[in-house]
Amino acid sequence: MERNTRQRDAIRGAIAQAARPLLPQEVLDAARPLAPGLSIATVYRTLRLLVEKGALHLVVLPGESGRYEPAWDGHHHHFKCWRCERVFPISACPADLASIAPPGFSVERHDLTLYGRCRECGPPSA
Amino acid sequence: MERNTRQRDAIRGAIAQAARPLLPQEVLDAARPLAPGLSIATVYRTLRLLVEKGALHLVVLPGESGRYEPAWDGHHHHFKCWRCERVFPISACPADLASIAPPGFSVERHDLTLYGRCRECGPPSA
DNA sequence: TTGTATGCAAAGCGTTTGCAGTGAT
DNA sequence: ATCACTGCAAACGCTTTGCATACAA
Repeated sequence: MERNTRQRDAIRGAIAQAARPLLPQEVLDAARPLAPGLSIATVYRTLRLLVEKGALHLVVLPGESGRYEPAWDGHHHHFKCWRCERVFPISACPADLASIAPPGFSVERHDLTLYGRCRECGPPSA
Repeated sequence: MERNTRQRDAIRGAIAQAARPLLPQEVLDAARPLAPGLSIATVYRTLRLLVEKGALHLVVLPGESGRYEPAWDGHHHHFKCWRCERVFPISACPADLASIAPPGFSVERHDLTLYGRCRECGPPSA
């Protein structure tokens, strides 16, 4: 059975309060004040546990380490702004993705990331 | 100045003849028959060189090592089979991706990866 | 001849794991 | 009193790098 510890509370809290997906090291930095002595090993173990439990969602952008965010948002995609580097959630989802796979291929899941300029950063330097 | 070697020919050839993006280790396995003694270090050095030259494209999936494919294939997406772990190119591309971004967001590029079962591996535990 | 490219082995780096001690139940 | 959780450090897998040699130019 699963136990409640100071370390896990700190890790959950750090991610819940973050405004963006966090890297393991960032989770450690944010959680340590609440759990002195917290080790990176425990962070990794806990992150994996929470992802398996479905409490966290793993977000990975090409060429970067995985980041962790609360799973409360359900299925969504991400938009990364090239200027401000922020990552935004996109709730919409293309409907016919399965149809672009070759015949005989069964599609069960998909990852989609859009890149461009967010509203605040405006259109690309015309 | 850049030199032509047996090792580089073998590496270029292995990727050119592959029908899918290859992992560094797969490149090594495919190139070794043409370049006996080829080392993984040389594979990595050459792959990086070719990407910087623009001759190769780097394909990165969440949580996995980078794969390499010829750069002349043009825009396409990828399908990863959960059973055989291979990654296949998909030439088709959803047309209306830009429209799912929130108003004010300009979409310039996108990455899409489908996950499921390839034709050879058949449908999920039927 | 010149100096790039190579193979080998060691070093890096982020992540995982073995183990004995800690602490939640 | 259990036994899951933890910290530490070692192990791990992938990638990079240092160095002396090999070889394209």
